[in-house]
Amino acid sequence: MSTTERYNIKSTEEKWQKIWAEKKCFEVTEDKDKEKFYVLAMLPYPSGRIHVGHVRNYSLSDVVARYRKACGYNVLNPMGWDALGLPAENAAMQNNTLPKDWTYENIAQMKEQLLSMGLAIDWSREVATCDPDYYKHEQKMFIDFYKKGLAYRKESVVNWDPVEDTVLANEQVVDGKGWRSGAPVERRKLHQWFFKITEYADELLEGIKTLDRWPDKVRIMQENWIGKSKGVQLSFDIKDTEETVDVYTTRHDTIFGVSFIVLAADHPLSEKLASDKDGYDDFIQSCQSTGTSEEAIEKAEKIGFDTGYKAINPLNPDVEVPVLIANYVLMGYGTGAVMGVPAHDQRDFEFATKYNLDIPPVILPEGESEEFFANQKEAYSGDGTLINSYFIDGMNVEDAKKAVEEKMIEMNIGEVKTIFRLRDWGVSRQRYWGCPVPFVYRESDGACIPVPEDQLPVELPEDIDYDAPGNPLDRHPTWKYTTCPETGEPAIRETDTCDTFFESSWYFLRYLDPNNKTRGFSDEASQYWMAVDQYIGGVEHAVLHLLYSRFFMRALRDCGYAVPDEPFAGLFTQGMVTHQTFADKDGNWLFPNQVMQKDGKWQTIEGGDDVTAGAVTKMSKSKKNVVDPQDIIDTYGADAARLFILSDSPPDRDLEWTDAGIEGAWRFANKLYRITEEAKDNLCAVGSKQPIEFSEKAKDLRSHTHKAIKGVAEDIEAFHMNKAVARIRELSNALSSFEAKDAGDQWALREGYEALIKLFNPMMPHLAEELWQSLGHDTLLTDESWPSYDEALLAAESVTIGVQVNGKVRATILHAADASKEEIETMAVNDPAIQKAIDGKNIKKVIVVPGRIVNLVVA
RNA sequence: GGGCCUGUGGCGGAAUGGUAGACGCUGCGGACUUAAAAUCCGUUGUCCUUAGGACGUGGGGGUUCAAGUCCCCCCAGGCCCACCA
Repeated sequence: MSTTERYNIKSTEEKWQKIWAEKKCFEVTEDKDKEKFYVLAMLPYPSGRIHVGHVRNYSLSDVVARYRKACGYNVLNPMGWDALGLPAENAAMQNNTLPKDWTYENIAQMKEQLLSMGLAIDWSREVATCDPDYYKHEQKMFIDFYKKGLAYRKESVVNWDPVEDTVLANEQVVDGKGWRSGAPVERRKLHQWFFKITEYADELLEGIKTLDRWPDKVRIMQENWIGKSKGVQLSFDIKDTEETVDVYTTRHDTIFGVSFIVLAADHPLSEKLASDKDGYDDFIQSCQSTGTSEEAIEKAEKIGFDTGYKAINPLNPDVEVPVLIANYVLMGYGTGAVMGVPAHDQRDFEFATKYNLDIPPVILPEGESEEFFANQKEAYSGDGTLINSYFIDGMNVEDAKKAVEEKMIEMNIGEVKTIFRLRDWGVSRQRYWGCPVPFVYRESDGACIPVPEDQLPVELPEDIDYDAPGNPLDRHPTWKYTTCPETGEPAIRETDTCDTFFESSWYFLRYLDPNNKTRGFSDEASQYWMAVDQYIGGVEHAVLHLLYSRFFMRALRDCGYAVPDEPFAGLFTQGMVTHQTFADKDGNWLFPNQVMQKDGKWQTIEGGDDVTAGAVTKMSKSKKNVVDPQDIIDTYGADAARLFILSDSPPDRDLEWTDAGIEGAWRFANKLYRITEEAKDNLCAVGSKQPIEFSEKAKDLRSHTHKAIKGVAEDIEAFHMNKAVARIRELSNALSSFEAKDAGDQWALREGYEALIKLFNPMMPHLAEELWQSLGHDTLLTDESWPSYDEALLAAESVTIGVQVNGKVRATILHAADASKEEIETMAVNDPAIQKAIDGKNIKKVIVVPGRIVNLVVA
C-alpha cells in the first residue's frame, strides 16, 4: 500500500479534536430529563509531563465516559490539577522561579498533552487547586469545620521530615521514613491543626459495607486502617502510691494470667515512677533510637526497665505483679499500657522469657493437660478451657470474657470499650505552596480567630524567597502581620498551610459548579451529580485519599452542605504500568530508547555495547524504564496508544509496556481503516431498507455482529476492556473475510461495519469518527447511540458441541439449535469416532446438554 | 506475624462446572516484490514415527457423568499492614 492510502494519524486526530471542541461535544449541564453519569479520574499532579500511568487512567475513564454517553446518559467527565504541593517548591528553589509560575507552565504543557489524547472531557469545568478561587472555598470549609468542632488545634508530638522540613501525617510515614523523602522521621512537639476524623470512625467503618462497587481489597484496607477492636479498659492500682494505671485488652479472659504490667516509654507514669532510677535516661534513649527502619522493627529486641513498683490485679488483690517499661508498647494505641499475659501473647512471652518473669497458663487447649505448658516454646493464643482462674474456671474464652466484663462492671474497676486504630488527621504543614489555614492569633491574648468569610481567600503572597530553610510564610516580612477582625488589635496570621490531601478531598464537588464564586458548589449541582458513579485511579490511594474524601462528605454534611455520605459509589483501581529495565556493563540504568535488540541480544544503539536486560518493574525515573507517552502518541497516534493500553492486560492488573504491543495496536488501527476502505463499494451500495432474505453466511455474519454488540457492552461495564478489544478484533476478522454476493450480504456487511465502528469508538474515537464520516454520515459519531442487538440473532442456527466418552472428548457434532435431546443423543451415538471409542461396551448413562456437551458413560 | 491477591503455551491473557488455550504478540512456512518494508495466506501447548493417540491449567487429595473453575491440605510469587495489646 502506498503511503497516501494509509490512515493519516496526525491530521485526522487533530481534526476531530478540533471539531469536538468547537461543537462542545462533551460539555454538559444539569439536565433533569436525563439520567446522569459522573465519571471521575483521579486528578493529576502537574509535574510537567504526562506519564504512561496517566494514559492508562484516562483511557479507562474515557472508555467509560464515551460508552455511557452513547448509552444515553448525561455524562460528566471533568479534569483538573492537584496543583499545590512540595515539588513546586523544590523546583522553585532549584530554578529560581515561583511555585505558581512553575505550576501553571506545567499545567499548560500537560493540558496540551491530554488534549492530544482526544479525551471526552468537559474542559469548561477545569479546576486548578492552587487557584485562590479554589482554596477560598476550602478555607470556608475549614472554618465551618472549626465552628462545628471538627477542626481543632493542639500541641502534639509530630512526625517531622527533616529533609522536607515539614510535618507528616501518620499515614505519610512509611517504615519510620517520610513517604516521599525517605528520610528517617524525627519527633517534634508543635502546635498543629487536626481534623476530627475519629469522630466518624464508626460511621466510616459502617459505610464501607454500602460500597458494593468498590474492590474488596480497598474495603479491607480501609477497615484495617480504621482498626476497630472491642475490649475492656481496666485499672490496676499501683501499690504504695496514689497512682493507678489503665490498661486496654481484648483478652480480658486471661486476666488471671497477668504476671506483669508494661508501660510505653513515653507513658506519663513511666517518668513519674522511674525517672529517679539509675539507668532510666539511658533506657528511654535506647527506646527512642530503635524502631525507625524496617529492619529494626523486624529484629527489634524487646527491652524493658523495672520501675520497682508493683501493680495489684483488680480481680485478685492478693496478686501483685511488677510494673515495667518496655519499648514494645505504643503510647499511641489504647492507653499506652498493657497487661502482660506471657502464656497467651507472643510478645509478652518473648519479653517474660528474656526477663525471667512468671508465665502462668490460664487457657488449656482442647484435649491437652497442663503438661502442655511444661516446655512451652511460644505463647498459646487460641481457644480452650480456662484454668487457674477462679470464677471463670472451666469456661471457654468467649464466656470467660463475658463473665469478666460483668464482674468488672459490678466492681466498678473497668468498662467495656471499643477503640480504633484511626487517629485524627493532622493537616498542618510548614510549607509555602499550600492552602493557608485561615486563622489569626490576637497578639494581646493569643486568641485563635477565624478569618471572616468576606475576607476570604487568605491568599498566598507572591513575593517570597527561598534563601533560608523552613517555611517562607513564617519569615515573610509583612504577610503574617495583620489585625484581629474582632477588635482591630495587632494579630499574627497562621503560617501553616494545609496538607494537600485537603484539596483532593472535595475537588469532585468543585467540578460541579466551577464558576460559583460564593460557594464551592451549589446544593442543586451536588444533588444532581453526586455521588460519583465511577471513580478510577491507582490503588496507592486506597487508604489516604479515599478515606479523607469519605470523611469530608460527612463533615460537610454536618456543616449543612448537601452532599451524599459516600462520595464514590463505584471505584476501580487500575494496575501499574511496568517495563523491562536495562543496564550497561557498569550497572548504570539505560532508557529503553537507548537500547536495541540484535540477534536476540540487547545492546546500546550508540556504540553497540552489551546491555543487561533486567527485571520488569514499575516504571520509575530512577530506573529509567520509562517511555514518554507523547513520543508514542506522536509516532503511533493517540488511538493506537489507547488501544494498546486497554487491550493487553486486564485493567486491574499490571501492564507491561512493550514495543511489540504498541506496534500491534497500531497495525490493528491501520487494518480497520484499510478493511473499511476496501469494503466501501459494498457498504455504500446499500439502500435504507432491510432486505427480507439473507443468505446463510449473511445470517451468520449478523449473528457475529449482534453477539459482539452484546459482549462488548458487557465487557466494558465489567471493566474487561481487554476482552472487549478481543471481541472487536473477532468481529473485524469476520467482516474482513466476508465476501458480499447480493444485496442482503451488503446490508449485513454494512450493519456489521457500522456496529464495529461504534463498538471501538470508546477506545479509538478519532479513527471511529473518521470511518463513520467516510461511510457517508454527516452526523458526529460522538452524538450517536450505542447499537442495539437483536436477541433472536444471537443464537446461531446450528452449533458445534463436543461429545465425550467417560469425560474425554472423542468427537464433535453439529446440531441444529432447536434439536431435541433425543436427536442430539442419536447423532452422538452414531458418530463413527464415538462408535470406535465406545468399542462395543454398554452405554450406562447419557448426559445431553443441548448447545454444550454430550457425555456417554460406558463400561 | 496478620490480611489480601495471583499461579493456564515461548509471552500477554480467554474460558455461566460442559470441546482448555478465545483474541493478540512472538516464531516458522508461503504469496506479492529485482529486493526490502508494508500487506495477505497457512501454521504455532507438549510428547509419540503417521492415521490416530497419550499427556496437559503450581503440587497432592476429594465432590461430580464432567473440575482451570467447587471443597480440603501443601508449595511458590506479589501487594498491603505490622510489637495495634
